[in-house]
Amino acid sequence: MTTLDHGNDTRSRILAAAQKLFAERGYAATSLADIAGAVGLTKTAVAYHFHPKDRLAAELIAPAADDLFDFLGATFDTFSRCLDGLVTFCVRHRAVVRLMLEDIGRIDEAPPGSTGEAVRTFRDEIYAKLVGPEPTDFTRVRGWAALGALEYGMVHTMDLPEETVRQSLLELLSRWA
Amino acid sequence: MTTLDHGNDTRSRILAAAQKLFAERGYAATSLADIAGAVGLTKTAVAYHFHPKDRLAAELIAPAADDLFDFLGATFDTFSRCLDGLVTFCVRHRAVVRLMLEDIGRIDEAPPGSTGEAVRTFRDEIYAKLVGPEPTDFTRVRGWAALGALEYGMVHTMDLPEETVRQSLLELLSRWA
DNA sequence: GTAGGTCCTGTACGGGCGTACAGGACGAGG
DNA sequence: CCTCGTCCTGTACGCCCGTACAGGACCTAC
Repeated sequence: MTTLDHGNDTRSRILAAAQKLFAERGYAATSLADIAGAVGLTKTAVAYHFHPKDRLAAELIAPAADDLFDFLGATFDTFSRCLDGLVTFCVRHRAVVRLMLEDIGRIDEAPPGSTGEAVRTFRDEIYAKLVGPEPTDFTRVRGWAALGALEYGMVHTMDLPEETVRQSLLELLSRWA
Repeated sequence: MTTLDHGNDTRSRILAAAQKLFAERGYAATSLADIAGAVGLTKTAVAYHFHPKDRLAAELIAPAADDLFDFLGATFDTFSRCLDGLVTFCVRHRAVVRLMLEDIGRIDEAPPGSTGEAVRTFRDEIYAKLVGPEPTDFTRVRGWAALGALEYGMVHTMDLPEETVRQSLLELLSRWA
């Protein structure tokens, strides 16, 4: 499920608006007032449902956490298989992938459980998985370039079908194996 | 010349510190106080030399502007030739490429001349050049992915030699032609 | 000596941010 | 009827941001 459960209750509407704005501008650049304005409420109302602000991001990321741990826990024998898993994971949760790739490291507090603590610097974990245990100069560049290609490729093609983006990115990145 | 003229005067030291911090955290996420602290001054001193804050980014970007217009003005017959020019341009100015790819669109005012006005949304111009006049779904994804690969590949490999990064990215992106 | 320019500090202001708190509207349950 | 919990508003607070302004230290030129 790539989009949110669009319930009509206020909580869901806030989540949907926040997901959209976070993907467009990033977490730090989106204020509670922005989100509130998009839903037609005051920022205090948003703060009432999600307090503190971190919980918004945490709740958005939560459904992706399980898939993330599956990916991080798995071992891949080749670079291309690792890419396959990564692309599938990212595309499935592309609406929040920017949150995880860029902004998550600066979120101060973790969600109630311990999940958030582990997710904290997970971009670097993904990177470490991409470059493997003994990185060379080339594989370092390749690892970061792959992450950048994923983020930009996702964020700026939200209007395209999920499967189209997935196949395109898989096709492109597989040429880097 | 990829790094700044490291003169010992205060202006140059501020510029060097700002360049480093902007590349690491981005323009908006770097305050005048951060820069001042890195140089050992007060934020008012920084504001004295560069006023308003935009001028800092403008002055950093200025030397790259000429190369940028050369690239934007040129016409390339193939995708791979376009990539070649783009990679060369980006690597040469990799210290400020993040400024131009991410933050420039949100800088409120332009530098005194008209250059800043033209540079404003130049990321989209580069993108338009990459995908050409009649983009397909695949070339759209490819264009954005290429930009993301460039930015991440540059920003996170600042410690590697310029030529190494250039050759690696060129090698990688040429496989997408 | 003194006037003027450069460079920098200290202080203060307005604005946006996330947050805290009191209170009102509303419906459900005793 | 009264109470309680839910949902939301209005107001206010402290923080950090970029900026404005007055003044001090220092060097140069006349």
